[in-house]
Amino acid sequence: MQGLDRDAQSRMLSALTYHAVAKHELINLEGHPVTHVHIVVRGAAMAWRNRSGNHAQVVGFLFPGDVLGAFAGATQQASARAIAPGTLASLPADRLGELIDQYTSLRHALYRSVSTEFALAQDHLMVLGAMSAAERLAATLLQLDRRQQARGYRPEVPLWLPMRRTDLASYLGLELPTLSRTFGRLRAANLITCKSSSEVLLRDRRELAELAGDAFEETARSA
Amino acid sequence: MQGLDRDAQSRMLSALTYHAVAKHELINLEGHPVTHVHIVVRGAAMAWRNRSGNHAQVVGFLFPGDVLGAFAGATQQASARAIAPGTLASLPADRLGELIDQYTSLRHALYRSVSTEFALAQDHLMVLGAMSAAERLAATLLQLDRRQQARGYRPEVPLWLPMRRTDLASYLGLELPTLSRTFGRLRAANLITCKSSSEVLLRDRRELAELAGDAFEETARSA
DNA sequence: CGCCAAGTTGACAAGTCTCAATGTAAGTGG
DNA sequence: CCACTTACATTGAGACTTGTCAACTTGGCG
Repeated sequence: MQGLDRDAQSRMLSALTYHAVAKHELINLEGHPVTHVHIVVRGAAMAWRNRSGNHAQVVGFLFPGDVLGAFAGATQQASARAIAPGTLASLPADRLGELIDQYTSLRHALYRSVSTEFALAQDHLMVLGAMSAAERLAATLLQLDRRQQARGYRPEVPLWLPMRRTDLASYLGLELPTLSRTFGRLRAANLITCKSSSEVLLRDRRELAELAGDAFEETARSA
Repeated sequence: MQGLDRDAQSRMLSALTYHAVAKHELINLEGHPVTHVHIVVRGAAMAWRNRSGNHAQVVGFLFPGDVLGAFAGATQQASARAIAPGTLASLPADRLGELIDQYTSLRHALYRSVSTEFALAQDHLMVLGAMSAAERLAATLLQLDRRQQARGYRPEVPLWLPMRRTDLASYLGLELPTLSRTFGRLRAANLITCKSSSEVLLRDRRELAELAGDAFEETARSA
């Protein structure tokens, strides 16, 4: 989090506890009370919500720097689990509340984080509401790529997709076979190259963006 | 907004300016700087985002009590316009910032409002990501109905749908003819009665909820 | 090396979209 | 106040994307 003054930052850092999470380890459970707020430090996580029956809908992926449960209210809005081995920094929810009331700068930093997350959710509403399979995949690959670069990776580095295809499919509102075929089509069109199922090279961002309908052309946002 | 102490409330009320909006009047324009935060007092509004071309995706409907642009960041995330004649209460964004820094109770009230809005967006992600046309309509009618009752209307009062069918279709990620047919099916199944295109009576909420997959039954769930 | 989970590919059915015509309510001017 | 005009909603027929079910292939991990 940028923009914190020295005092707020040190107070927050001293309140954080770090711990490792294993690849499929559960972090949050939907409906349970929010005891801690987590920040992904290393690795990656996914958030999902359950529907009656055994249906689940993936609502987001989290990478280093992303905050989990910052504005869930009293109970968890979604379940979450690690999709790669990693590290979390955790903060008791009530402790965060105190710090927020105390430090304006922390409040503003958190506000920016919330705004960004909300913008992501709205972007995703557009993906799910008005796009074909190929458009959804292209738009989402670009979105994840942009976030990866925002974390300091160079454009040449292949995009890291730690989630299973099933989960990516759910996130895109598609069935697994459809997603698989769509990957195949993008590969055939030479827009991407799959080094492995979790590493994809974006060969032509321009054309991907065009395919995605330029929906997020410069959603890169100042935050 | 509930939970405000007397002082914060009076300070906020004195900073509000009220003004009327006509039926299709534009309130916000996507990408423009956020100068004011608006609260719907009377009437209704919708929020949408543009994609390249002339495609637009409706991302939400707002009714009395709902807040517009409270956490948009520096620029508007979405455009908004009135879908019924009404009244807005407006507050300069920087003035809101001052009040927030000053009053803990206002901060908490706004935090609740943001949490609620985010929960709505995530509910809608489930609608768009994993539901058939009938499920989408049933779930959304129930959602709007619940919000209407939360505004103090009795269950016998027909559900008010001030938006055009086109906009509701966009919100549901469907095309207009599909939505129309789906309305027809729910009508044929005696789940709803359309008094007019903007007034719908929910005849069997139980069965509608079942059709919707109980997605939002009580938001409280057992593990 | 072999097993099991994960991903790919194929054939077919189903739901939704598209295009187009018809019907209906709302707004406007004579 | 009525006829006209426009905007909005419903309905119909056919094409196409996606979902479904199933077989098959790949790859990670013991």
